[in-house]
Amino acid sequence: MADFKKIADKWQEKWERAKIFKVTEKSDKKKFYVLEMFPYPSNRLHMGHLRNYSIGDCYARYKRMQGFNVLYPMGYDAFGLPAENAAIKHGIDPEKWTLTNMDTIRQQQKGMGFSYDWDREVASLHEDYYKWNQWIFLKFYEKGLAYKKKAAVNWCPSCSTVLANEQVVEGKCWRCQNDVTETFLEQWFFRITDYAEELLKDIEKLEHWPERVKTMQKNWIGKSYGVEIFFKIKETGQIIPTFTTRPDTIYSVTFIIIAPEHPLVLELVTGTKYEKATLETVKKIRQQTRQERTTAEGKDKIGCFLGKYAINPVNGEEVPVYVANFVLMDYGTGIVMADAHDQRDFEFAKKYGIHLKFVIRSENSNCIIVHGSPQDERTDEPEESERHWIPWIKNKLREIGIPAFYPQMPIPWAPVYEEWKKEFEKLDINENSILIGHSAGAAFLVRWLGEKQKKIKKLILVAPAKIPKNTNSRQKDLYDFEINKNLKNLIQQIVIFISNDEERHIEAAKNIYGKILDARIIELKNKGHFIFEDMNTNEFPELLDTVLEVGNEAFTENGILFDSGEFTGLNNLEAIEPISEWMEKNKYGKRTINFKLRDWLISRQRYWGTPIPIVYCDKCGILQVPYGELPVRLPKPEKCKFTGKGNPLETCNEFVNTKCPKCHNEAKRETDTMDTFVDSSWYFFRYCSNKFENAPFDKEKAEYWMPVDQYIGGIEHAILHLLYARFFTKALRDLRLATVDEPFSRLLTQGMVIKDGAKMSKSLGNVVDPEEISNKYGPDTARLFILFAALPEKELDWSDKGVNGSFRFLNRVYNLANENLHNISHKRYDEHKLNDQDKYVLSKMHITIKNVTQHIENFEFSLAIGKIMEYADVLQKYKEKNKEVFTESIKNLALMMLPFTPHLGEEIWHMIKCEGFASLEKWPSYDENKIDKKAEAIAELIQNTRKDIIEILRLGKIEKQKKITLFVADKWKYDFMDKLKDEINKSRNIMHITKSIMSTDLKIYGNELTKLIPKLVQDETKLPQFVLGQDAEFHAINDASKNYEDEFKCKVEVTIAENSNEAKAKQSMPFKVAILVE
RNA sequence: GCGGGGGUGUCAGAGCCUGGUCAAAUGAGCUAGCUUGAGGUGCUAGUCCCUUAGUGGGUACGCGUGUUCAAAUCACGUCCUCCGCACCA
Repeated sequence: MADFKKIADKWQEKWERAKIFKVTEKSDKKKFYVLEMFPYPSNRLHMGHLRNYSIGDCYARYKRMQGFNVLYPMGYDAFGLPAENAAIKHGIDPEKWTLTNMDTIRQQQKGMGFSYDWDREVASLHEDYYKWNQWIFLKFYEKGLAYKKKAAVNWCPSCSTVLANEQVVEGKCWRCQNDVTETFLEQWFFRITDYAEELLKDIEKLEHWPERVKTMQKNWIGKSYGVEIFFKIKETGQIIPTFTTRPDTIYSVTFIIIAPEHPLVLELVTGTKYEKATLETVKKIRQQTRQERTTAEGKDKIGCFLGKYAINPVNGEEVPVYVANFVLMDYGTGIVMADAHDQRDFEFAKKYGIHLKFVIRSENSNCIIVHGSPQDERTDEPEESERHWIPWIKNKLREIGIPAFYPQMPIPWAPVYEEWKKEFEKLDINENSILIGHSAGAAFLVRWLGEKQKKIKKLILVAPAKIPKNTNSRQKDLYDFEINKNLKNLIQQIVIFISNDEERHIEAAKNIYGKILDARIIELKNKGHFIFEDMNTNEFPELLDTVLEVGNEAFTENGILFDSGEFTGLNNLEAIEPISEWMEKNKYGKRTINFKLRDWLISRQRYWGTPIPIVYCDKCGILQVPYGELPVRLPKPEKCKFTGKGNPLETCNEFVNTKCPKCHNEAKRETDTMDTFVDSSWYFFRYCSNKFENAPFDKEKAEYWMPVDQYIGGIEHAILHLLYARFFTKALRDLRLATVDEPFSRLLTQGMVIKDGAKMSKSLGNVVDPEEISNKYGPDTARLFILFAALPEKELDWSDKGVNGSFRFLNRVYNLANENLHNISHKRYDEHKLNDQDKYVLSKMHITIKNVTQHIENFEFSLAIGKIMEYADVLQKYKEKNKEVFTESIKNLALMMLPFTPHLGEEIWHMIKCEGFASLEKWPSYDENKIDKKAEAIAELIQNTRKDIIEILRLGKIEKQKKITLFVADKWKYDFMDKLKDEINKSRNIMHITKSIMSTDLKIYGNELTKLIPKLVQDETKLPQFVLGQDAEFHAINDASKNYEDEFKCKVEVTIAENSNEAKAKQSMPFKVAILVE
């Protein structure tokens, strides 16, 4: 067995000595920039890193071999909390801690054989790097892109520093997962919002970015179009702007809500009787964690009335003003108009008893009211009496725009279901229909809906009738039917109204309808059977509420506007534009665009980061540190106190106390350091000229290398690093430093490495150390497995068995080369001396190169490796090798494997006496013409025949065979196959085909043909892909017979079926020789 | 709720865009034979079900329906599932 570790060491050393991966801009080749997200140097390399770099190195090596001038650098994101925490805990110097880790990781990376240009290494902790952070900060400051403001900010108590919005994930700190609280602090920000529009728009340019990353960024930027509507406070005359994206609901507004942080809140209540309650409520809200306040699950909506009213500009209505926790100060104007078409507003209104008003209904909604059977001899229709609830609700519905129908049923006195049914059929009942039935009408509706299985929106039963079983009356015929239980699945909502004073109906409503239909039951007082003489009032408003869904949920669907002034009757979505326009025209409001994106808070109250180059002077105010004095160096840790509380820099007088650059009096330095995401926002520029001294980077070199052609990293940075880096690139462009708009043209987000179904973590004890694997099997095995086990974007399930499989494959390939050193010849093979097998091997080689190239191009490494494995298998089975063909084949195998397993690739290259470094060789090219279908068909035939023999021996339990006879099919069968293939292309009609074939010489085999044709036409898979012909098959099988003799240790004879009397011979078919074992 | 993905053989995981060559790549697992001192390594074969001297047939790519001569692949519906965002007005 080969010592892969030793081989790896050997080649790594050679590569390093020859500096073969060093690149410069001086090249005729086209540039290609491959980059992996640089690591935070904590302790050691883990599997996630290994995967990241294996993917990148594979691609970089491939591109290099393809003839590109590949920039492939590595560096370290070396500032950050873990180092500082180590300082606090163990009193270690963060710098030493970090540098040690960097050394370890660099060693491990080198040990894996990654082809970085190490001369370009950058690390953010070096002052020649962070100096440029400061330099860029000052440039930003001068342009107004960096500014200081007092704001409510995210505070992580456990990291004891503030965080940017992007670094708060579900209310928790992205690094330590502890709850984030809110504080008011004066902090430094980058004005990323200036670029919101461009950051959003340019997502379109990111053609080769994963869709989900783009969506995440879009969501995060959160652009929305809306209208600021000006409400006026009735009592004070103040104008308050409210932001909405739904101006179509303006006529639904019944209250206004202000964010608790809004200064207006205090202004409105101070000195009034509402002051105390308001202050208490606001205090309560402020005690809530951000998580509690901003998650949908925290259903508790808290707020209170401020005692003031606002005037709706469009209709002059006065609506109450509230404060509530769910309204956010930093989105829109911090004030919202609230209505019945928003779930949150709705819930709030329900809780605080605020009046609601609907203005949108479903597009094709309608309401049908079915009356009951009037009592006794009564003939007057309820329609005649305005006192009755039926005409009342009908008119009410029409008033608010819901078409209502009140069909007259035949013979109301003695209803017959069959007759009523006919009437029901005539009605326009759809999925948005609301059906109201009273008494017998209710019963018949239920019966009918059950029969028809019709889907409707809502069914309201008013005092539904159903006669108990033992009643023996005329009514039994009317009401005795089975209630279809499936109705509850078809109908969105079923409500039953009953009265407390009509006992016989209570039973029917509750125990029969209510239970079977799983309906909501509303019990009213003293309404009798809901016929007018029983009712104290002429109507019951609860019914209208139920129809309109008040009391259940907000109506958030789209539909038709009603009660909306001149916009009544329009579709609400289509009305948004005209309403906005109308509002602007009448100065009710103005159209605005809002973003969710907030400015990037970059201040950190920690030691281990880039000091912000600002000085505070009592006289001169806030001043920049002059460029000439950069960098502002971090003081040595000994000079600071690391207590775990507060910013250690504040405890370093030497650092804090300085002179004002303007008046030279005593002044103090800013002690906040920068978010480490600042470091990583431009490091990819620094790689282009990592030692440049006059600017963050050499503009010309950056122009040559940028943008990064292929970036690879974890999905977790979808909206952190990747958004910041895009912002920086644009800002640097506007500073005329960079010339690109976007930093990364192509992005690959790798999946996680998991084991036993869970993310690798110390606490679960399922961590596999890459170095251990490398020590045991060599780095190539680790790399191969990690690329082979899953597609790069998917998660990778670590399996020790799988690793072993990869290791075995590498051994097989190594042995293949090692055992065939005598079969190496670098001469060009003679085209004319190739046998079928040689041609097959070459064909396989070309097709493999083609497939592997395509797969690598698509980042389908596992598939590429699969193809290589197949190919290696073919080479292994290559007997009686043509030395030249074999040499070329294995040479290309070595080259194709090189991006995946570079050490083995080099080793084989060297073993087979090839010159120079394989790493610098040209990627193999393929010739489509050399893909030889015939050679492949022959190889397949030989292989199939062999398997068939094995199968026969097994099934026949033959242990000692004396002789095997192979019959190649009769010539006419080949002719037939050819002809059939032609015919099938023309037509699939069996009659036609048969007729056509029977008209040829083949007709003498008619008997057999009539059996074969239908079978072969119906199942094309039985047809050989490629008809070789009798001669070719005979020669192929005859050549192979020697191998069969060796393998089966008996005589093997090959005959043509025509020349034999054996019955078996007849069974032979093209591509299927008949086999007789004796 | 909004947005993005998935559901394939014992398992992992391709195929689906561009329907047939798909009982479905590749690896793992399992079974048998050979190799070996050895069941640890390596090699060869088999591995959905029934049947058979290499054959033939059936079932299968979440479920249902449809389009088609033909569907894992296309359409519609449905169920389940993973991920991201989310009281953003």
